[in-house]
Amino acid sequence: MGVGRKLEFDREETLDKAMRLFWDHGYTNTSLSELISELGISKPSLYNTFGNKENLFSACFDFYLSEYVKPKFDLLTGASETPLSDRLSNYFYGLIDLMADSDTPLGCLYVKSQAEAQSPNFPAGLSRMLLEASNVHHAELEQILSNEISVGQLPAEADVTKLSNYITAVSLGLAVQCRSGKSITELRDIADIAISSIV
Amino acid sequence: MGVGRKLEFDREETLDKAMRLFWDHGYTNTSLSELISELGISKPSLYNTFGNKENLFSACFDFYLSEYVKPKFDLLTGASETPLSDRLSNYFYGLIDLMADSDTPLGCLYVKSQAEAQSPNFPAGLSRMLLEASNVHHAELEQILSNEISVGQLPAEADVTKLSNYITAVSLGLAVQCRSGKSITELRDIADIAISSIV
DNA sequence: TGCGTACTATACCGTTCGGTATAAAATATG
DNA sequence: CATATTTTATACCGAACGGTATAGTACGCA
Repeated sequence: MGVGRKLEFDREETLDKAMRLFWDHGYTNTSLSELISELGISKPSLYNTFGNKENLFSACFDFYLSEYVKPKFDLLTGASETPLSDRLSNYFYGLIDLMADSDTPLGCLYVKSQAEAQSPNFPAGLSRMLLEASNVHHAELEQILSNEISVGQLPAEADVTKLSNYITAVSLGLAVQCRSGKSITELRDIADIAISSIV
Repeated sequence: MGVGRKLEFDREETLDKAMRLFWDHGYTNTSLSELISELGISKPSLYNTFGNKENLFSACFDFYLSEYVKPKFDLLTGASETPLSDRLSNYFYGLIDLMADSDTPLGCLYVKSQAEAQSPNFPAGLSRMLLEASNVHHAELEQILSNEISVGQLPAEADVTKLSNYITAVSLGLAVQCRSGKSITELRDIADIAISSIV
């Protein structure tokens, strides 16, 4: 290693650009020619670096989760002395900011991609990856809510499975509503109602 | 009219088949060859009868709304002597049955299609149609909730705009969750929490 | 029966798709 | 500098895309 010509592009920067394309246009509707044109790299470079389109998407999705979604998720767990309702508010408002941010495409990459799953041109491996991500997210949310019970921020009889499914459903619904043109204010109003039914 | 060879297929039956394909695979990922193979008609017949792919989808979407979604929506308005919470329950449970029905594709055609909007291969005319459908739905829901206030089933200070956005968000979230593999029971539990926060 | 009409089947149009073979250009190490 | 290595750019692959032109076939009407 270290031998040979150097890459003329930054891998993470390129990954971010590709992620935005997938986020905006979806997997199948993002063509290779669009990718290489927007990323500013040649087709063989793309294949040498990321394998193929499916692998590139997989890397983009991981990047999306760790760089964009995870920070919002942390708003729910961090600062546990803060009342749960405030942290839920921070969490939902954070997601809404992300979905409606004019710097990134509208909505949520997961929702966008999940809608494409089971389509004939969508790789089965990616469908499995999405399902796995959903399950992991659910388990993490359950764990967080269980902890809230033990610290007394949620009543002992609260059903963490139902609650985490509910929270996720609202989040996903917000993403679709965002794509439907709802404003940040309207989305926050939705979140407020949801929060009031949790705590 | 009445002159010439007769159509060898039933228009509505064909429309229903096409709708299911779009519902399952989305607009761009439903190819013409798949359509003619599944519909059992030839490509020129399809174009003679429906114009082009975009017009066919538009007709399918109208068919979906009137034949599949409208009956669930009526569960919310009909039998107004029934408590609102019961009608909301009928409405959400009806939608869930539709989304999770094994006879039709999982999820919701609107969510599926809205996710595709703004993609380069998705006709702009269809994007406008989806937005319009969303606005009409919202207005109808607002009208229904306003009426609930006047008959005393909702408090006078209830914000019908926020509430209808919330109800829609939950419905859309349920559709995504359904695609993520959640069971009817889990989806109903989500709806139950949502209903409890409305009435 | 014969004619005009409307539907159907086959074959084809140019374009784009995801992916790759070939070879030239650039760089780290000897 | 020489060479091995890795990147680039160009050109190309077969397949599938949405859509259509041509021509054949079934039917209502006179």
